[in-house]
Amino acid sequence: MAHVWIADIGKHVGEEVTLKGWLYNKRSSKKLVFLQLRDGTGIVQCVVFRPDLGDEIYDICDKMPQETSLSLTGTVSKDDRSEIGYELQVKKVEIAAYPTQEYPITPKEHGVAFLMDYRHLWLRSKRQNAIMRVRHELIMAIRDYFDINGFTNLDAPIFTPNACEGTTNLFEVGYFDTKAYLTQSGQLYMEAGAAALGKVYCFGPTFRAEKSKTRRHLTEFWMIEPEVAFIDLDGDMDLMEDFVCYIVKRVLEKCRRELEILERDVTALEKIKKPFPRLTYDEAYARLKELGSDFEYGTDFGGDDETMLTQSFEVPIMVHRWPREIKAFYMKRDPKDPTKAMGVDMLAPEGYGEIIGGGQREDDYEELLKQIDKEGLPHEPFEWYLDLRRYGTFTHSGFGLGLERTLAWITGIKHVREAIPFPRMMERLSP
RNA sequence: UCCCCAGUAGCUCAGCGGCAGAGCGGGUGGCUGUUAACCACUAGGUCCGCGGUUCAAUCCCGUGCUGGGGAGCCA
Repeated sequence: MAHVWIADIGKHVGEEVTLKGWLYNKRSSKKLVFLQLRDGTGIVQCVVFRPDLGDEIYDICDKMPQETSLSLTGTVSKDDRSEIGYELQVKKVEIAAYPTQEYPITPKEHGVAFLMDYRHLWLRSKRQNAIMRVRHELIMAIRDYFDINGFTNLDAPIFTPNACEGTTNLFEVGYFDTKAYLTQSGQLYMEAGAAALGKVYCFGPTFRAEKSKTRRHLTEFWMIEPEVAFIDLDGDMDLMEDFVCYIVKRVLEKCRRELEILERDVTALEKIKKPFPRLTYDEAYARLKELGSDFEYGTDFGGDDETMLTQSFEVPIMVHRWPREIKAFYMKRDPKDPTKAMGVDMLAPEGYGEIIGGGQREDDYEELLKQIDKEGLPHEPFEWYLDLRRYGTFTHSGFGLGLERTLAWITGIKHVREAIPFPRMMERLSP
């Protein structure tokens, strides 16, 4: 009998098929057992009718523990009483393997710590399944966007000899008889890539040894970092705005069912259209003051400030031209106001905070060197980076988008730890 | 690193200075096509560790550990 995936069951109404999967839940009465079968592509109710299958099979089904792996052969029928519109009328039951112990995750509620300890099993649940599917679609959308727009994927190394923005937040690893660090950004390499290939992006894991215990932080997360030659800050903002609209639209088109499972308010996502408001840091500051924040000029926004600032908008906002002192050394100085850096942050609506950080890069050799010295960074590790300014320096800009924060926003989940299969956090290294 | 909160059955939690509780899950039985099904019965405990106060501590105090939320920092 042909093996059919539950996702495709609608194409086989009236046919006899075999489903293979795990027992998600069951209910029974004297004559019937309802087996909820899960195969990773969906869940379907399979009906075991005692008079047809006999007492022995009925008893096996009636006593079957959660997460037993099995094959069920039977006829697919259309049924409005089923959640997905179809059922399997079972004719044959084949147990592949019984659990050797009681499955720890029951259909009832559990605490976060418990579920995180069983992350490898938690991924089997409906909600986690839906999140991982949206993650997949988001990744596909990101790659498609850059592919359609003529970018070349150019991945950055994970072992790096030097810090991008200082070493305090880097994970140090042994590298033969010397030290290396796990990358916290591929950006500097992407700048080299932009000079080689014009439009490039990298997409990979990044590592930050920040001792942050908040809903927005992971020590290992995935970042998409495009870098483009010959675009300035305005061009950069055009790009990030267009990009974010595209990926949100794609998820809306392809993941309706998943968003429904996650009870995401899709009307909020449908409003994500260009243009996004662009505020200078000074304008954002004035606005925060109007709203009654005690925010101090010259500092970065706190979580509350971000929430306050984004509350009056239905789309992400872009805050640009930040005080130089709080931005990284590679950001270009604003020619019109030397106290500002040409950086931009995109803040997601609904309190999800910063999802993008980017900007125009310093392309003047002397200026860049000054900034490196100001930060007290050694010259030697940045010689190759300075070469980019020596050999035909060029206007260029880029940004980094945090995959998990973006996914948390799109799916409406409250914590980024559910936005990655196996999260790494300050207090968690396993499973 | 700092601030706040929590730790009691496999899970989620209630509780009280004096005999350890519920719901779910497990087991047994029943049951009407059930939708986190339902009903009955049943098993299940180092009340996080250590020290202190007390006639008596799961409860109060101190301390440690673990986890959660947040700050700073960031995507």
